[in-house]
Amino acid sequence: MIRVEVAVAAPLDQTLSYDLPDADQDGVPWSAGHSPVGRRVLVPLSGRSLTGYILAIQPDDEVEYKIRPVNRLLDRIPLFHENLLTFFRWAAKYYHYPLGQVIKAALPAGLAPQSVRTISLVPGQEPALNASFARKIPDWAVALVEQGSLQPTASREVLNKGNFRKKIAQLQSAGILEMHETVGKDRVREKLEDCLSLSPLIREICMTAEPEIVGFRSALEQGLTKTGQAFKLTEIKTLAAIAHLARETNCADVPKRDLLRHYSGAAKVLDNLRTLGLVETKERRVFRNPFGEPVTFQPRPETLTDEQEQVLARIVPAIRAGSYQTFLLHGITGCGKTEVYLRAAEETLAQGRDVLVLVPEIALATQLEAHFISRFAELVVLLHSGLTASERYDQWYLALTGQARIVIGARSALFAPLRDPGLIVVDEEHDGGFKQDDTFRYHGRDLAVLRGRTHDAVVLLGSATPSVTSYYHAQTGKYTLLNMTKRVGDRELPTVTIVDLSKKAADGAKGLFRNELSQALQDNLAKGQQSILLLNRRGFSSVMLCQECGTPVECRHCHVSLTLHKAQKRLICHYCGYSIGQAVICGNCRSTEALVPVGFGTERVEEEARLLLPDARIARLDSDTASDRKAFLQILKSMREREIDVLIGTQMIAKGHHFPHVTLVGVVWADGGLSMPDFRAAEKTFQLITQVTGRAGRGQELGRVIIQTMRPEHYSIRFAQQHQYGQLYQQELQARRSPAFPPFVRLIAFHMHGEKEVDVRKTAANVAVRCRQEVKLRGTGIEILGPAPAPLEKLKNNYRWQVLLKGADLEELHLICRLIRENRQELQQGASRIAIDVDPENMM
DNA sequence: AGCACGCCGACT
DNA sequence: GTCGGCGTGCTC
Repeated sequence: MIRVEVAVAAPLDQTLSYDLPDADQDGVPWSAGHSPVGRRVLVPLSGRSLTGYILAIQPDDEVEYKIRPVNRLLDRIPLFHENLLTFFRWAAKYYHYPLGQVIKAALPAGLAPQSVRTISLVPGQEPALNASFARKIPDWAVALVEQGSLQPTASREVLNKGNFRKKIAQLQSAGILEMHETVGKDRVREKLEDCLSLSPLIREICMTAEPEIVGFRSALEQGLTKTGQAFKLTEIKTLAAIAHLARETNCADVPKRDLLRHYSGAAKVLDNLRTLGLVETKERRVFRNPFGEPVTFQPRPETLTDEQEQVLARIVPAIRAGSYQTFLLHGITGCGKTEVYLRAAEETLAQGRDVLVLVPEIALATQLEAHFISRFAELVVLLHSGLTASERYDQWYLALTGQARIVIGARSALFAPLRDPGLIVVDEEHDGGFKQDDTFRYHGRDLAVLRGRTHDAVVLLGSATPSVTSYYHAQTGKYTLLNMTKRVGDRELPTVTIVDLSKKAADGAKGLFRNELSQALQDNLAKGQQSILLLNRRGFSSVMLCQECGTPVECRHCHVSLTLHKAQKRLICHYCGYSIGQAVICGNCRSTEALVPVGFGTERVEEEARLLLPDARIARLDSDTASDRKAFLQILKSMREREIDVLIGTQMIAKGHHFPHVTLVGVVWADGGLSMPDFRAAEKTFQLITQVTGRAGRGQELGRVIIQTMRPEHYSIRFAQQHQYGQLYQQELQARRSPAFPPFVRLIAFHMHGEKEVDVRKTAANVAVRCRQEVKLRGTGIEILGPAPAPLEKLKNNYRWQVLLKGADLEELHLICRLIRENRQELQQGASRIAIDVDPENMM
């Protein structure tokens, strides 16, 4: 037996020690070259079994507690290398999240089995069971008699919630009941598809033959006279279909699935064609975009633009040097950033190192994928949400074993088990999608930078609208700034018109569309071109707007809009708890006119669009209509295939999509986001408008953008209209100096949640008091805001409160987090919980 | 988290 | 006196 340090997949702050047999499953003893580190084990933990990860071999010292042996070794090869473990440990410490759960989140889903217990009745013991109850027989016992055993969930309920544990223990020792412990299996499945290719002879004929069936048939029959075969029409069509698909994807192997979808008649004749030697089959990995379509080939350009050359002249030496460096590549939409990524990847592979490419949302990354796969083929794996769990495992495994050298994926792909990443690309680095906001609250971009540091890799952050924080790091020397300012092919940016909603419409028009927008929509429809209408309106919050000047009421301390809480008749700041009564005077124009709550959403836009354009094909894309991924992808696909004239939606329609026939973009209410209780409101508004502006005029025709806004003078809207990132950055930096917000301070949020409001409120108060005590004691420059109720005060029956820490010194902030975490037992009131959010993005 | 253990009120 | 309902604290 050897002693090993194990992190279990449970919220424990410490790691645990277990005994492990001296050899693996096959009896091969552990040695320097054959280490158990990085493998999973099934371990006993307070009466159950769950997955743990071996972190290290420990000395066999005496300890005061009993060390138990592991139940089972789960893996035949390690799932992570030691350098990745260093990274896991760092991430756990930085985000104050248990190490075992960090590792669980970093590995593909379905690899953390744990035991479940089932209660079953010993045959023939029904009378004894019934007799054991003095009066009423409980439901579970009735079910047990009927079914013989209880499902795992039912068993657990009986044991934990129903407090029948003692009773069941008695029945068990009396031989009436049995308890079985079962452990789920990993979901592992190799995923290859049957592919078809034409024999060399047929392929040659296809090269010269006419595309029409008749010509093709005669060419085939002429070319194959030796076989003396007459062909059925189905066979000709099948061969033609394979040739067509092979040409379209620029890949000789055509997936059978795609062939059958293209021409279903092929199914009957494939076997015959194969025996004739005209078609070959083999199993092959197939790359698909999230739409389920094969990826189209993208050729490698012969020459680069001047800017691409200049940028690469900085990046390539850094890759060759093999030391850590982060570049921020600021390049406007359409400037050719992708080619820079590709050349950098080529260079990295040439150095014998691996490449990691992160995108905010893989559904939007089809172009990027297509380029990488066209150039690097089998070396690329994709980790995206369009894959099933086992497909994803399969892709991940190829990276683990070194067969794949390039990983493209969303947020969690940053944990991909590449042995030696030399380049980490984060595309659209500003995007909020990189921040995970549920249990393990990490930022994919920030962890990518960190992983780059642990591997001595080059990190390349790319964006047309960099986050203020990243740009600040580039300005202050933490990152190296690279600029690309010209579009490939000198295509012009769309013209942007601003319509002032704060003035009454000249024609007295009511409703959401002013005349400019209505007219443009009608004209565009008449021309047969597509339009996009954006309204990024999330429905939960109402804002108090001044009817005179359109200014929202803002918090005195936080530089964010106050939110109306109707029940309390007060306006409250969601950052610090500051509140004022409902009857206020506009801070901007001193108007005493009643301030009105404003609220409308995409549904109303759709309704009005249908009235305005009764003949148009209109679709809406927001979290209501895109309830699942399939629906989301379906609408995007219809849009790309021009089955929709007007697409209405929230921010999800703004990002990254390539719709070449969209020539008009209308922003229904651009300043909606400015009223959100969020210090990044202006930055996000600028990014959103810039992004959606980029949707117009991607084809031959020049695009046109109409922005309706109550605040036409606001800098985020003005600078977006003028395509002026630099100006926005300067202005935003100014705004964040006082009151201080990132990049001038770091933020850490404590989120308190629980079912009992009083408990949550008490816990929040305890946490705030404890923080203030500590800050006073240590005399540090940390500012504590709150406790305040979260903007979404009650969610899924959970009440939510928060406390926000601001400080320039990150170590001091971490110190307070550790203090709160160590003392959480006494701080937590009742069943309420404390979650820590380091570098919070979303204060909702 | 999930489980065991222990304390306290209700009912035989 | 026993049962079972719930809160507290530990898990190698």
